[in-house]
Amino acid sequence: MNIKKIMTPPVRREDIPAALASLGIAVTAQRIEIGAILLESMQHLSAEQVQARLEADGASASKATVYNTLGLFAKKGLVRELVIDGARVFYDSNPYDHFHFYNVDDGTLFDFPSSPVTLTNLPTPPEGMKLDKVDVVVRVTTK
Amino acid sequence: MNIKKIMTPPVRREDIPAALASLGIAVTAQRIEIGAILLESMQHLSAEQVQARLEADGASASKATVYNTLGLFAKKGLVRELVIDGARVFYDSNPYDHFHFYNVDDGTLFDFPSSPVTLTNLPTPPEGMKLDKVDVVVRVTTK
DNA sequence: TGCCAGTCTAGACAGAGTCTAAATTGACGC
DNA sequence: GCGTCAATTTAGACTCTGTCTAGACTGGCA
Repeated sequence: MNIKKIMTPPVRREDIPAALASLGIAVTAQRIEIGAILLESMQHLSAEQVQARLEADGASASKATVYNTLGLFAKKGLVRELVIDGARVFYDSNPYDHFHFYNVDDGTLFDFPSSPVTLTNLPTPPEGMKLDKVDVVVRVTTK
Repeated sequence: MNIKKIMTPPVRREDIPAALASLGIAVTAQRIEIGAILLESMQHLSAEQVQARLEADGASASKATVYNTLGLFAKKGLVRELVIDGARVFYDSNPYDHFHFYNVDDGTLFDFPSSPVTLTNLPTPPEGMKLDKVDVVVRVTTK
């Protein structure tokens, strides 16, 4: 398992500990559980959904642990935080650069198809700041 | 005052009632106050900031009225809702299409300079949905 | 003047996320 | 195996933004 190798979901459960370790994340039972849920496929899950999946899997973790773990995973680059609708944060396990559609009417969130969207003439960040990431969200409504 | 004419801040206080009426918004004392604050200049204000400005101006409105009014203004197109950081919603009185920088470290939000950013190859919305709006947020950190 | 729909209000309430202090875990040296 | 120590986890209180409810107020109109 290479350092910094991108983990592309689906990641098998037995590979989760190595995936965490390669990012400098201390391996614990709770982190393996949560990592396994997120990396099972490319998806967008809220903290609440992650906790519900834990219960469904017969595991569990306190609310604080779920939030701390998701925040840690995001900081380490395992998943990305998506702020879409103000009501909750989503965590995205798709490791590739991509943008999102958000259906305002029913709250569903899904990736752009793989068309080569490009942003041109993006201004450089102001003096003293450096680029962190670019979020593009296209809001759609049900016709 | 033309129907649907874009109100470009700064809008003088005495023009606020007409601006509201032209968008089909019933004119009330509270809506004039809140409209005057938002349209005084192109800016991004949270509900909390709007209420603080009301107090500072010697006016006031209940929390419910502030939220209802901002939601109504957004629905009618007078301002735009910006969901940036999950902690609160901002209301933007800049009526032109534009994108944002967000400083993750200190929470400041500011417009792109007027460079001609373009998004190309934007996929068309999935069948049965229609485009509402495109949000581009570039997150930056203090170097 | 009386009516009525629309608006405004205080305050209770809801839900996401954070904080705190104590308990648990597990790696490491002995 | 055993004690120690730092990191992690936990329950639950707490904060904050935003919503809801039920009643009061307002202003246009007959």
